Amino acid sequence: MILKSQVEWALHCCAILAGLPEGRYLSTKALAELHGLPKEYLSKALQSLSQAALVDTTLGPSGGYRLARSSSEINFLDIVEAVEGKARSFTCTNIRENNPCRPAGYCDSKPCAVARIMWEADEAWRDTLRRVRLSDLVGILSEEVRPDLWQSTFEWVLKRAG
Amino acid sequence: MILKSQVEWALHCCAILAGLPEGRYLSTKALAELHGLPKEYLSKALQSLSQAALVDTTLGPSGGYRLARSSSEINFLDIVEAVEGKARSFTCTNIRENNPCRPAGYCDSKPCAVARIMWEADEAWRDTLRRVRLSDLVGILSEEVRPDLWQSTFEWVLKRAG
DNA sequence: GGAATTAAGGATATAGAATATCCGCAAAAC
DNA sequence: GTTTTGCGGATATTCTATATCCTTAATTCC
Repeated sequence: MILKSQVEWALHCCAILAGLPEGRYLSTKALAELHGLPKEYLSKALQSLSQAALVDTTLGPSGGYRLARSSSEINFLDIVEAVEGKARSFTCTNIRENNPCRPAGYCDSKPCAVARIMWEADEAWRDTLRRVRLSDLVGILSEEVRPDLWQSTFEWVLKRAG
Repeated sequence: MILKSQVEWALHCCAILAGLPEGRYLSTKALAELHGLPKEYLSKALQSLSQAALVDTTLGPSGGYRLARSSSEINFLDIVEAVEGKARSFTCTNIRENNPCRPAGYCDSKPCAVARIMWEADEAWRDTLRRVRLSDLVGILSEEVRPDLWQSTFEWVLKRAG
Protein backbone atom coordinates (compact mmCIF):
# COMPACT_ATOMS: atom_id res chain seq x y z
CA MET A 1 0.00 0.00 0.00
CA ILE A 2 2.12 2.84 -1.28
CA LEU A 3 0.99 6.31 -2.32
CA LYS A 4 2.05 7.52 -5.75
CA SER A 5 5.12 9.72 -5.88
CA GLN A 6 2.86 12.29 -7.52
CA VAL A 7 1.30 12.90 -4.11
CA GLU A 8 4.66 14.07 -2.78
CA TRP A 9 5.17 16.21 -5.86
CA ALA A 10 1.74 17.82 -5.63
CA LEU A 11 2.21 18.71 -1.97
CA HIS A 12 5.56 20.37 -2.58
CA CYS A 13 4.22 22.22 -5.61
CA CYS A 14 1.25 23.52 -3.64
CA ALA A 15 3.59 24.75 -0.92
CA ILE A 16 5.43 26.77 -3.55
CA LEU A 17 2.25 28.08 -5.13
CA ALA A 18 1.12 29.19 -1.69
CA GLY A 19 4.02 31.63 -1.65
CA LEU A 20 3.14 33.22 -4.98
CA PRO A 21 1.96 36.85 -4.87
CA GLU A 22 -1.69 37.45 -5.69
CA GLY A 23 -2.57 36.98 -9.35
CA ARG A 24 0.68 35.48 -10.56
CA TYR A 25 1.19 32.05 -12.12
CA LEU A 26 4.01 29.52 -12.09
CA SER A 27 4.53 27.10 -14.98
CA THR A 28 5.03 23.35 -14.96
CA LYS A 29 8.50 23.96 -16.33
CA ALA A 30 9.51 26.06 -13.34
CA LEU A 31 7.98 23.66 -10.81
CA ALA A 32 9.69 20.70 -12.46
CA GLU A 33 13.07 22.43 -12.44
CA LEU A 34 12.73 23.55 -8.86
CA HIS A 35 12.03 20.02 -7.66
CA GLY A 36 14.10 18.08 -10.17
CA LEU A 37 11.11 16.24 -11.60
CA PRO A 38 10.16 15.05 -15.11
CA LYS A 39 8.19 17.94 -16.56
CA GLU A 40 5.77 15.89 -18.66
CA TYR A 41 4.83 13.57 -15.83
CA LEU A 42 4.59 16.27 -13.19
CA SER A 43 2.17 17.93 -15.59
CA LYS A 44 -0.24 15.03 -15.02
CA ALA A 45 -0.21 15.63 -11.28
CA LEU A 46 -0.87 19.33 -11.78
CA GLN A 47 -3.71 18.50 -14.12
CA SER A 48 -5.23 16.45 -11.32
CA LEU A 49 -5.05 19.47 -9.03
CA SER A 50 -6.68 21.53 -11.75
CA GLN A 51 -9.50 19.04 -12.23
CA ALA A 52 -10.09 19.07 -8.48
CA ALA A 53 -10.39 22.87 -8.71
CA LEU A 54 -7.56 23.37 -6.23
CA VAL A 55 -5.61 25.47 -8.71
CA ASP A 56 -6.41 27.91 -11.48
CA THR A 57 -4.54 27.84 -14.74
CA THR A 58 -3.90 30.17 -17.60
CA LEU A 59 -2.31 29.59 -20.99
CA GLY A 60 0.40 31.26 -23.00
CA PRO A 61 3.76 32.71 -21.99
CA SER A 62 3.59 33.82 -18.35
CA GLY A 63 0.90 31.17 -17.90
CA GLY A 64 0.87 28.33 -15.40
CA TYR A 65 -0.72 27.55 -12.07
CA ARG A 66 -1.83 29.39 -8.96
CA LEU A 67 -3.92 28.33 -5.99
CA ALA A 68 -7.66 28.59 -6.57
CA ARG A 69 -8.23 29.61 -2.95
CA SER A 70 -6.15 30.67 -0.01
CA SER A 71 -3.68 28.21 1.50
CA SER A 72 -5.69 28.20 4.72
CA GLU A 73 -8.70 26.92 2.82
CA ILE A 74 -6.88 23.96 1.32
CA ASN A 75 -5.99 20.95 3.43
CA PHE A 76 -3.73 17.98 2.87
CA LEU A 77 -6.60 15.62 2.14
CA ASP A 78 -7.78 17.88 -0.68
CA ILE A 79 -4.41 17.53 -2.37
CA VAL A 80 -3.85 13.86 -1.62
CA GLU A 81 -7.30 12.89 -2.87
CA ALA A 82 -6.95 15.02 -5.98
CA VAL A 83 -3.92 12.99 -7.04
CA GLU A 84 -4.53 9.62 -5.43
CA GLY A 85 -8.28 9.42 -5.83
CA LYS A 86 -10.98 9.12 -3.19
CA ALA A 87 -11.23 5.34 -3.12
CA ARG A 88 -10.73 3.70 0.25
CA SER A 89 -7.53 1.77 0.79
CA PHE A 90 -9.44 -1.37 1.76
CA THR A 91 -11.84 -2.92 -0.70
CA CYS A 92 -14.24 -5.54 0.58
CA THR A 93 -14.86 -8.39 -1.86
CA ASN A 94 -17.48 -9.93 0.42
CA ILE A 95 -15.82 -13.29 0.68
CA ARG A 96 -18.26 -14.16 3.46
CA GLU A 97 -20.73 -14.83 0.64
CA ASN A 98 -18.62 -17.78 -0.46
CA ASN A 99 -19.25 -19.63 2.79
CA PRO A 100 -20.64 -23.02 1.70
CA CYS A 101 -22.81 -23.11 4.84
CA ARG A 102 -24.80 -20.08 3.71
CA PRO A 103 -28.50 -20.73 3.37
CA ALA A 104 -29.82 -19.82 -0.08
CA GLY A 105 -31.06 -16.24 -0.09
CA TYR A 106 -29.25 -15.32 3.09
CA CYS A 107 -29.19 -11.55 3.31
CA ASP A 108 -26.62 -9.54 5.27
CA SER A 109 -28.00 -6.64 7.20
CA LYS A 110 -24.72 -4.72 7.37
CA PRO A 111 -21.46 -4.40 5.45
CA CYS A 112 -18.87 -6.94 6.53
CA ALA A 113 -17.48 -6.22 10.02
CA VAL A 114 -13.92 -6.62 8.78
CA ALA A 115 -14.49 -3.94 6.17
CA ARG A 116 -16.12 -1.58 8.65
CA ILE A 117 -13.09 -1.74 10.92
CA MET A 118 -10.67 -1.24 8.05
CA TRP A 119 -12.74 1.70 6.82
CA GLU A 120 -12.66 3.22 10.29
CA ALA A 121 -8.86 3.21 10.15
CA ASP A 122 -9.05 4.72 6.70
CA GLU A 123 -11.23 7.50 8.07
CA ALA A 124 -8.73 8.17 10.86
CA TRP A 125 -6.05 8.60 8.21
CA ARG A 126 -8.23 10.99 6.22
CA ASP A 127 -9.21 12.92 9.35
CA THR A 128 -5.60 13.57 10.17
CA LEU A 129 -4.89 14.84 6.68
CA ARG A 130 -8.06 16.92 6.70
CA ARG A 131 -6.92 18.71 9.84
CA VAL A 132 -3.66 19.95 8.33
CA ARG A 133 -4.01 23.03 6.20
CA LEU A 134 -1.63 23.97 3.43
CA SER A 135 -0.96 27.17 5.35
CA ASP A 136 0.21 25.06 8.30
CA LEU A 137 2.83 23.45 6.08
CA VAL A 138 4.01 26.83 4.86
CA GLY A 139 4.26 27.98 8.46
CA ILE A 140 6.42 25.02 9.41
CA LEU A 141 8.66 25.41 6.40
CA SER A 142 9.15 29.12 6.99
CA GLU A 143 10.47 28.29 10.44
CA GLU A 144 12.59 25.31 9.54
CA VAL A 145 14.17 26.18 6.22
CA ARG A 146 17.28 28.29 6.64
CA PRO A 147 16.45 31.93 5.84
CA ASP A 148 19.00 32.26 3.05
CA LEU A 149 17.59 29.24 1.19
CA TRP A 150 14.04 30.32 1.92
CA GLN A 151 14.66 33.73 0.43
CA SER A 152 16.71 32.66 -2.58
CA THR A 153 14.05 30.12 -3.48
CA PHE A 154 11.40 32.80 -3.23
CA GLU A 155 13.40 35.02 -5.57
CA TRP A 156 14.03 32.15 -7.96
CA VAL A 157 10.31 31.53 -8.15
CA LEU A 158 9.38 35.20 -8.55
CA LYS A 159 11.80 35.55 -11.46
CA ARG A 160 9.88 32.79 -13.29
CA ALA A 161 6.33 33.58 -12.20
CA GLY A 162 4.16 35.14 -14.89
CA MET B 1 -3.01 3.18 -2.53
CA ILE B 2 -4.81 -0.11 -2.21
CA LEU B 3 -4.19 -2.88 0.28
CA LYS B 4 -3.61 -6.36 -1.07
CA SER B 5 -6.61 -8.63 -1.15
CA GLN B 6 -4.53 -10.96 1.00
CA VAL B 7 -5.12 -8.60 3.92
CA GLU B 8 -8.85 -9.25 3.71
CA TRP B 9 -8.22 -12.97 3.43
CA ALA B 10 -5.87 -13.05 6.43
CA LEU B 11 -8.33 -11.18 8.63
CA HIS B 12 -11.19 -13.51 7.80
CA CYS B 13 -8.99 -16.56 8.30
CA CYS B 14 -7.83 -15.31 11.69
CA ALA B 15 -11.44 -14.79 12.73
CA ILE B 16 -12.11 -18.43 11.92
CA LEU B 17 -8.98 -19.65 13.68
CA ALA B 18 -10.06 -17.67 16.75
CA GLY B 19 -13.08 -19.96 17.04
CA LEU B 20 -11.01 -23.14 16.91
CA PRO B 21 -10.95 -25.21 20.12
CA GLU B 22 -7.67 -25.36 22.00
CA GLY B 23 -4.97 -27.42 20.33
CA ARG B 24 -6.67 -28.04 17.01
CA TYR B 25 -5.51 -26.97 13.56
CA LEU B 26 -7.26 -25.93 10.36
CA SER B 27 -5.67 -26.48 6.96
CA THR B 28 -5.17 -24.09 4.07
CA LYS B 29 -7.49 -26.30 2.05
CA ALA B 30 -10.35 -25.84 4.50
CA LEU B 31 -9.79 -22.09 4.83
CA ALA B 32 -9.69 -21.71 1.05
CA GLU B 33 -12.90 -23.67 0.59
CA LEU B 34 -14.70 -21.80 3.32
CA HIS B 35 -13.89 -18.41 1.77
CA GLY B 36 -13.88 -19.42 -1.89
CA LEU B 37 -10.24 -18.47 -2.40
CA PRO B 38 -7.39 -19.92 -4.50
CA LYS B 39 -5.69 -22.38 -2.17
CA GLU B 40 -2.13 -21.92 -3.44
CA TYR B 41 -2.22 -18.16 -3.20
CA LEU B 42 -4.03 -18.05 0.13
CA SER B 43 -1.20 -20.25 1.35
CA LYS B 44 1.18 -17.33 0.80
CA ALA B 45 -0.88 -15.10 3.06
CA LEU B 46 -0.96 -17.77 5.77
CA GLN B 47 2.79 -18.18 5.46
CA SER B 48 3.11 -14.46 6.16
CA LEU B 49 1.09 -14.91 9.34
CA SER B 50 3.32 -17.80 10.28
CA GLN B 51 6.51 -15.79 9.71
CA ALA B 52 5.08 -13.04 11.88
CA ALA B 53 4.55 -15.65 14.59
CA LEU B 54 0.82 -14.92 14.75
CA VAL B 55 -0.04 -18.53 14.03
CA ASP B 56 1.45 -21.91 14.80
CA THR B 57 1.58 -24.61 12.17
CA THR B 58 1.96 -28.33 12.10
CA LEU B 59 2.51 -30.71 9.21
CA GLY B 60 0.93 -33.90 8.05
CA PRO B 61 -2.70 -34.98 7.83
CA SER B 62 -4.72 -33.13 10.48
CA GLY B 63 -2.10 -30.38 10.24
CA GLY B 64 -2.70 -26.72 9.46
CA TYR B 65 -2.89 -23.47 11.38
CA ARG B 66 -3.98 -22.23 14.77
CA LEU B 67 -3.50 -18.92 16.56
CA ALA B 68 -0.16 -18.60 18.33
CA ARG B 69 -1.77 -16.59 21.14
CA SER B 70 -5.24 -15.74 22.29
CA SER B 71 -7.46 -13.63 20.05
CA SER B 72 -7.44 -10.85 22.65
CA GLU B 73 -3.66 -10.63 22.32
CA ILE B 74 -3.71 -10.16 18.56
CA ASN B 75 -4.80 -6.89 17.03
CA PHE B 76 -5.69 -5.84 13.50
CA LEU B 77 -2.38 -4.10 12.92
CA ASP B 78 -0.50 -7.32 13.71
CA ILE B 79 -2.36 -9.09 10.94
CA VAL B 80 -2.32 -6.25 8.43
CA GLU B 81 1.40 -5.65 8.86
CA ALA B 82 2.18 -9.35 8.65
CA VAL B 83 0.68 -9.48 5.18
CA GLU B 84 1.17 -5.96 3.90
CA GLY B 85 4.55 -5.21 5.43
CA LYS B 86 5.51 -2.53 7.89
CA ALA B 87 6.58 0.09 5.38
CA ARG B 88 4.86 3.46 5.62
CA SER B 89 2.38 4.37 2.92
CA PHE B 90 4.21 7.60 2.13
CA THR B 91 7.81 7.45 1.01
CA CYS B 92 9.80 10.67 1.01
CA THR B 93 12.23 10.99 -1.87
CA ASN B 94 13.63 14.24 -0.51
CA ILE B 95 12.93 16.28 -3.60
CA ARG B 96 13.75 19.40 -1.59
CA GLU B 97 17.38 18.43 -2.20
CA ASN B 98 16.91 19.12 -5.90
CA ASN B 99 16.25 22.80 -5.30
CA PRO B 100 18.76 24.63 -7.52
CA CYS B 101 19.00 27.41 -4.94
CA ARG B 102 20.47 25.05 -2.35
CA PRO B 103 23.88 26.11 -1.12
CA ALA B 104 26.48 23.37 -1.52
CA GLY B 105 26.67 21.28 1.62
CA TYR B 106 23.33 22.50 2.95
CA CYS B 107 22.26 20.12 5.69
CA ASP B 108 18.66 19.58 6.78
CA SER B 109 18.14 19.33 10.51
CA LYS B 110 14.87 17.41 10.28
CA PRO B 111 13.06 15.07 7.90
CA CYS B 112 10.97 16.90 5.33
CA ALA B 113 7.89 18.56 6.85
CA VAL B 114 5.67 17.12 4.14
CA ALA B 115 6.81 13.62 5.05
CA ARG B 116 6.33 14.20 8.76
CA ILE B 117 2.71 15.19 8.25
CA MET B 118 2.04 12.25 5.95
CA TRP B 119 3.67 9.92 8.47
CA GLU B 120 1.49 11.34 11.21
CA ALA B 121 -1.59 10.33 9.23
CA ASP B 122 -0.06 6.93 8.68
CA GLU B 123 0.39 6.59 12.44
CA ALA B 124 -3.26 7.51 13.02
CA TRP B 125 -4.24 4.71 10.66
CA ARG B 126 -2.00 2.24 12.47
CA ASP B 127 -3.22 3.41 15.88
CA THR B 128 -6.80 2.68 14.93
CA LEU B 129 -5.90 -0.79 13.75
CA ARG B 130 -3.80 -1.39 16.84
CA ARG B 131 -6.75 -0.64 19.07
CA VAL B 132 -8.99 -3.31 17.56
CA ARG B 133 -8.34 -6.79 18.87
CA LEU B 134 -9.13 -9.93 16.95
CA SER B 135 -11.42 -10.87 19.84
CA ASP B 136 -13.38 -7.65 19.20
CA LEU B 137 -14.05 -8.79 15.64
CA VAL B 138 -15.20 -12.19 16.84
CA GLY B 139 -17.50 -10.48 19.31
CA ILE B 140 -19.07 -8.34 16.60
CA LEU B 141 -19.50 -11.29 14.25
CA SER B 142 -21.09 -13.45 16.93
CA GLU B 143 -23.73 -10.79 17.41
CA GLU B 144 -24.32 -9.96 13.76
CA VAL B 145 -24.17 -13.27 11.95
CA ARG B 146 -27.45 -15.13 12.07
CA PRO B 147 -27.23 -17.92 14.69
CA ASP B 148 -27.99 -20.72 12.24
CA LEU B 149 -25.18 -19.69 9.90
CA TRP B 150 -22.85 -19.04 12.81
CA GLN B 151 -23.41 -22.52 14.15
CA SER B 152 -23.34 -24.42 10.88
CA THR B 153 -20.08 -22.70 9.97
CA PHE B 154 -18.64 -23.67 13.32
CA GLU B 155 -19.63 -27.28 12.72
CA TRP B 156 -18.27 -27.21 9.18
CA VAL B 157 -14.93 -26.03 10.54
CA LEU B 158 -14.82 -28.53 13.37
CA LYS B 159 -15.44 -31.42 10.98
CA ARG B 160 -12.28 -30.41 9.09
CA ALA B 161 -10.07 -29.31 11.98
CA GLY B 162 -7.30 -31.75 12.83
C1' DG C 1 -1.38 38.73 -38.16
C1' DG C 2 2.43 35.56 -36.79
C1' DA C 3 5.70 33.29 -33.65
C1' DA C 4 6.50 31.48 -29.19
C1' DT C 5 4.75 29.53 -24.93
C1' DT C 6 1.58 27.28 -22.18
C1' DA C 7 -2.03 23.75 -20.16
C1' DA C 8 -4.92 19.82 -21.52
C1' DG C 9 -5.63 15.42 -22.98
C1' DG C 10 -4.86 11.23 -25.74
C1' DA C 11 -1.76 7.51 -27.18
C1' DT C 12 1.81 4.66 -26.13
C1' DA C 13 5.88 2.48 -23.89
C1' DT C 14 8.35 0.63 -19.72
C1' DA C 15 8.94 -1.05 -14.94
C1' DG C 16 7.43 -3.02 -11.07
C1' DA C 17 3.99 -4.92 -7.98
C1' DA C 18 -0.06 -7.87 -7.19
C1' DT C 19 -2.11 -11.99 -8.40
C1' DA C 20 -1.86 -16.74 -9.36
C1' DT C 21 -0.06 -21.41 -10.32
C1' DC C 22 3.18 -25.15 -10.11
C1' DC C 23 6.80 -27.98 -8.23
C1' DG C 24 9.94 -30.29 -4.94
C1' DC C 25 11.10 -30.84 -0.10
C1' DA C 26 10.66 -32.21 4.72
C1' DA C 27 7.75 -33.24 8.59
C1' DA C 28 3.86 -35.61 10.63
C1' DA C 29 -0.08 -39.05 10.75
C1' DC C 30 -1.74 -43.43 9.94
C1' DG D 1 5.54 -46.67 3.13
C1' DT D 2 1.79 -43.85 1.69
C1' DT D 3 -0.77 -39.74 2.22
C1' DT D 4 -1.32 -35.13 3.77
C1' DT D 5 0.43 -30.99 5.14
C1' DG D 6 3.21 -26.37 5.36
C1' DC D 7 7.15 -24.17 3.21
C1' DG D 8 9.96 -22.00 -0.21
C1' DG D 9 11.43 -21.24 -4.91
C1' DA D 10 10.43 -20.50 -9.74
C1' DT D 11 7.56 -18.79 -13.08
C1' DA D 12 3.61 -16.70 -15.59
C1' DT D 13 -0.02 -13.21 -15.96
C1' DT D 14 -2.42 -9.01 -15.09
C1' DC D 15 -2.64 -4.44 -13.55
C1' DT D 16 -0.92 -0.12 -12.00
C1' DA D 17 2.58 3.48 -11.63
C1' DT D 18 5.84 5.79 -14.12
C1' DA D 19 7.25 8.16 -18.09
C1' DT D 20 7.37 10.15 -22.76
C1' DC D 21 5.48 11.99 -26.98
C1' DC D 22 2.25 14.44 -29.79
C1' DT D 23 -1.71 17.32 -31.09
C1' DT D 24 -4.85 21.04 -29.96
C1' DA D 25 -6.39 25.40 -28.29
C1' DA D 26 -5.63 29.49 -25.69
C1' DT D 27 -2.68 33.41 -24.54
C1' DT D 28 1.27 36.68 -24.85
C1' DC D 29 4.31 39.42 -27.23
C1' DC D 30 6.22 41.38 -31.37
